[in-house]
Amino acid sequence: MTSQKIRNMEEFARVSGISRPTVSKYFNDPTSVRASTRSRIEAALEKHEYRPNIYAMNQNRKLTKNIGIVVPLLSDPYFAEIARNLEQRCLAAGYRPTLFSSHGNAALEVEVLDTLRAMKPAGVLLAPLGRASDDRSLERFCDDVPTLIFDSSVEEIGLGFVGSDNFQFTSHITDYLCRTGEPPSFFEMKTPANPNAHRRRQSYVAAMERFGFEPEVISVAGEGWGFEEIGRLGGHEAIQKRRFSTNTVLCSNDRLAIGLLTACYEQGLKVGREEGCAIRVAGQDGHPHSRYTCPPLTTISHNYDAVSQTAADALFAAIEGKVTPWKSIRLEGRLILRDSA
Amino acid sequence: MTSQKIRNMEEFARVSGISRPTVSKYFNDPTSVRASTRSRIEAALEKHEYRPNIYAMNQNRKLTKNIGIVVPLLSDPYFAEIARNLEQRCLAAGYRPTLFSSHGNAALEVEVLDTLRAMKPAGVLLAPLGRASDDRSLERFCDDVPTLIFDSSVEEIGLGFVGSDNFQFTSHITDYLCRTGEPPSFFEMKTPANPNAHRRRQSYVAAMERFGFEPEVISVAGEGWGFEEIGRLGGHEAIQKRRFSTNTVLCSNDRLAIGLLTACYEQGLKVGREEGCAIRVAGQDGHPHSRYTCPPLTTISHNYDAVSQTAADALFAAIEGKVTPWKSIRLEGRLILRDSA
DNA sequence: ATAAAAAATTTACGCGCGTAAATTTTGAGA
DNA sequence: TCTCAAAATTTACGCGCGTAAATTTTTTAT
Repeated sequence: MTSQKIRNMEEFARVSGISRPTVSKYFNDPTSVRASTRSRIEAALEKHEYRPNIYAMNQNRKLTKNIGIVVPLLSDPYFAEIARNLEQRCLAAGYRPTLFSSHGNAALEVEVLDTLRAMKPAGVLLAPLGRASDDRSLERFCDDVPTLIFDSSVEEIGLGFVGSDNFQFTSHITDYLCRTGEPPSFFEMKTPANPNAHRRRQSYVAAMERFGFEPEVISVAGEGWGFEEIGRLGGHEAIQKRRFSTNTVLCSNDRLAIGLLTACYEQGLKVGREEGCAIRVAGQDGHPHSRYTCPPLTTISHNYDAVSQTAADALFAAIEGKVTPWKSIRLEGRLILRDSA
Repeated sequence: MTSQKIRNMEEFARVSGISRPTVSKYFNDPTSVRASTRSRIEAALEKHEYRPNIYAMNQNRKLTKNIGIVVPLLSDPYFAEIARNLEQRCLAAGYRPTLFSSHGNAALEVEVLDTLRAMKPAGVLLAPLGRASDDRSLERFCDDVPTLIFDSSVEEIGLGFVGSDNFQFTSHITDYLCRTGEPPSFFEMKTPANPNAHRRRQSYVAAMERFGFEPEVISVAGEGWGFEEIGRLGGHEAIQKRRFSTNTVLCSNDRLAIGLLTACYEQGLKVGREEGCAIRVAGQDGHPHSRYTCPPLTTISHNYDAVSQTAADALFAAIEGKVTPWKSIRLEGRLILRDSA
């Protein structure tokens, strides 16, 4: 503040009484210079508020400090929440996160990857679109950039995979539903966006068979990422055609369940596990909104913190040179009992 | 694809048979070179897939093609949706948008602004946190970077303001409620996050007085951005203490309304405008989720497309040199009639 | 105290591109 | 065909910083 603006690192080095290469070292890693030097630089930093030019920095560095975070759909609060979580962890670890959304569009996902490649990021945390993804593009991208896949796995691509254990999810909540009432039907999309849905269906079928019940899968039509509307329309049809064979429905995910709740409301079906309720509805994901549906939605929740921490740590480790073989980590979910089931 | 990788613009210029300065001009603005030259460059681009180094580009340019988009809370689907909209428009106009969220935290907002400043963006679309914002920081930022404020206004800062007409919003929906049933109470946060809430309260009071009704404002406690929970807790209290003097409640925003709906459910109050309903609840914003509440929420919706288009166009115009005096544009909302009121 | 190791400095070069000035080429109209 | 403006080229420099190598200074260990 005291003197005029600092134009570049040369000038800043002069006013701080340190040579420019050492100042450069400091900005790349403050701990790489002697403590006394560090405090002198930081003192100068207080007085002159200089910040290195990020473009000049990244131009010559083989590896930037950038980390890309890519999710399929940022307007889905589930992804927004996990993206926020990841972003904070990157910041805390000294990286510069940049957020991208594929907006449910495969062409956009490829564009995002192209943009990302041009940024020469140190690493990328990528939640792929899933079924719609251009797998070849993903694969080539992972060859060029250290990439950790999360949420939805795509073969053995990138550094590894971190996500939730969908088998455990569905198995656990199916168990709960079977023990506390009529066995559930399974409500899902016919052409789900990502492979997690398949795992959940399989797990449902297996769990039902363990109990000696007949699995009943209701697959509703609908393309794209408007899950609530797909659930609502499919719910209307399923209710009218009496396709739920019991009074209990387990949805493949919470957004679908939210749509189904709306359909139930519109059909005059009272949802819940109390006396006088016509139907029990449960979801899966622990969607941020699930607490506020009417009735509040019983669901099995991702362990947001653990997933994002595991994913971020795995990427940081890889960036910092720890080579580990490709690995898939799947974390368990927690059952959240509410009034809907 | 035919030959080996192109390392820089020099090499690319050579293989395309054009001089490097001309190629450079092309990348800055394809229309600035002769059509025949352009097609020769683009032909070479097909065969060699070269992309200029963004860091080297931006280092020397006084103005980058970057545009920053800042919202207070990306996990709120309302902001996610408007951010997505703005992002697409920037892309379509040839800019490189980057998304930031303040995560409801004033310190983070300042950090975001700092990061943004280092990016030397051509312009910024900023939705401030509102009350919590460090106004001095915002002001200094607007002095340095062409910034258009949207959603929530902060004095006469930046290039201008684009948002919704909160007076019209509340006036319109209050009119509707008064004409179709008992006059509404107004349900709001005691210390709202942004100034829009104050305008809405004022507009409610004015509309009620026009009708000759006694305004009744219920201000509930609660800090932060967890509006649903604040609405739910405040709703419980208001219901128990019988603070709603009529059977109709207008909420300051949809997220608050969603929480109130949950409270009503939990209290056994049937919400709706039909026979046998105990209470009517309406929101404001046209939140993406409002269609799927139970009952679906009557609300007045932002004109998302128009707001984002107006905001983006205003920024682009300013970037391209059109100087206009500071201006505030407020767009009208559209009433969405659903079952809740 | 001295030797050895660690850290900082000096010097120097290059990254990939923007951009200005002077020159040459191109293309459209007369 | 000639004229002349527009476009492309040549040449040259600089942006702000990373980084390597050789040297000097400081710190740590003996």
